[in-house]
Amino acid sequence: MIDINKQLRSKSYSVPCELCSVGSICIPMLLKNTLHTVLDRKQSFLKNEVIVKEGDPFEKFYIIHSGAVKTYVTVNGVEQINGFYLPGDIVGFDCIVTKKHNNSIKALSNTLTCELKYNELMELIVNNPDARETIFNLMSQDIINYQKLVLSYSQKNAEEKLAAFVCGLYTQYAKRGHTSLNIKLSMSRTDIANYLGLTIETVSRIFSRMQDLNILAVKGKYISIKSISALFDLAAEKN
Amino acid sequence: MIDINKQLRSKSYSVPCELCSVGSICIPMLLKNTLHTVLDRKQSFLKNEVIVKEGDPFEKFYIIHSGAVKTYVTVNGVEQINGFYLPGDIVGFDCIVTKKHNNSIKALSNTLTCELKYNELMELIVNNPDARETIFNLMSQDIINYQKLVLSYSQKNAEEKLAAFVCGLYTQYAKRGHTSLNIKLSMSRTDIANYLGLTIETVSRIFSRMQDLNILAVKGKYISIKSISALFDLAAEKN
DNA sequence: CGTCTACTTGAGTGTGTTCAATGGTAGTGG
DNA sequence: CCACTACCATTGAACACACTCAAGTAGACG
Repeated sequence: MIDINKQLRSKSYSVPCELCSVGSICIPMLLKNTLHTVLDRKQSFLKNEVIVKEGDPFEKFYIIHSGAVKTYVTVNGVEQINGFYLPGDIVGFDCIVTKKHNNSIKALSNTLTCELKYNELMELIVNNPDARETIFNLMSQDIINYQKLVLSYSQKNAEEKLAAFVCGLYTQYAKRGHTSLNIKLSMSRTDIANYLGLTIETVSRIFSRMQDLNILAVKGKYISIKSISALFDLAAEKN
Repeated sequence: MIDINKQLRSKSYSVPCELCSVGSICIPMLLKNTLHTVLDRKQSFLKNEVIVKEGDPFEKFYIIHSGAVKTYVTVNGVEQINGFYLPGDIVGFDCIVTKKHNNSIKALSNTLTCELKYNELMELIVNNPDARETIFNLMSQDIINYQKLVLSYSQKNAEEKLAAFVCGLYTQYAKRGHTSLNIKLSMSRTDIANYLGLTIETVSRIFSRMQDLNILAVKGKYISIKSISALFDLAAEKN
């Protein structure tokens, strides 16, 4: 039996509404008091809880308020991680066309989500140009992020991939207002390796090497960026 | 001086309107005779012609009618290919949020495009639920394709990547009604290698190996699939 | 027919993997 | 509080796949 109170005690970053992905549609709508039909605020999930199973019918977009989730597919019983989502991120644009979830979603830590009901949202955007523009922009940005990720995968070696991964985490938190050089990894080394297409040993070795080079200090799930410029240099594309 | 007539002589697949990505909005609109404000039909480009330069202002989506294009970014003078687009494909959803082109677009062979004006399209979808749904579905599908590509990159070895690439070409043509096992590669080995994150030598060697295994017959730009099932097996995710 | 470019093939090297052993840490129960 | 267990992470040694460098071949075009 899991002790819910104990699990929820661990603190994690949360994103204020102004810095959330859907902020620009969420806040004005909220003021007009019409969003309650569209948005379920602050649903909570425990660490390791499966929020959505691959194949489930698609009903809502999930916006991460605090905590973190991973999305993954299972092929021949093996998990293949598609992405990590941090506070302010929104999950589910791939589901519009399929009407079902293409990936499972699992909480990496205790997580609060705000959930946008798809059908109600689609009705909303008919008469709301701001909401419509926001959704198009979010989807378009999603596509850009994937394009960059594909390039990242196809052009980078292991060290560059991992550096880019850490830079991405830093940038993601920075965008949402947390500019600390100390980052807590919500995911395991196994998850990172899986996501980056490396082995856990390689991830471990590269973290050690970066520590030797005084770029990072690594202690379990906690990493501290010692030289942000060197880290970004490592992550950059090959010339 | 390029001999236009000669260049245009080479034949290539074209997609009938019913099988085009935007068919469901294009055809009915065309019947109601309102699409002429949105769609420029059959613009032609020569092989190697740059259709769009990275950074150009975003005005139109490009739908490939016949021929093929590649999209790429240039980093430190080096081209990094983002994707290949074949008849029926649509290019440009990443540009909605940036309002400019994030990638250059270049014709790989003589190419005809139908071009959808963005501003006019956005006005159209306000009052046209079918068009709106089509655009959302296309963008959502784009995201799914990128998700699969990312998995493909992170989980596959060189042989599996190339097999998946050829399967992708076959599937793409099949979806548009061309089920031939003979495929003409519009792109060079260099382009394929760049796109898959491999070297040209590795691509060449793997094509040779697949030929030895009687999976493909390779002759320059022409490949003939000898065993579609073996090819799909090779392309499959690792177990 | 010669030139230029694209592709293929070979030999040696290196990065990241595999296999294996060890070291840490968190959770559980005495 | 400490011991025990289980899981996760680190490190080492040997191997393999893909890369680099280099030479040779085929095809396109003037």
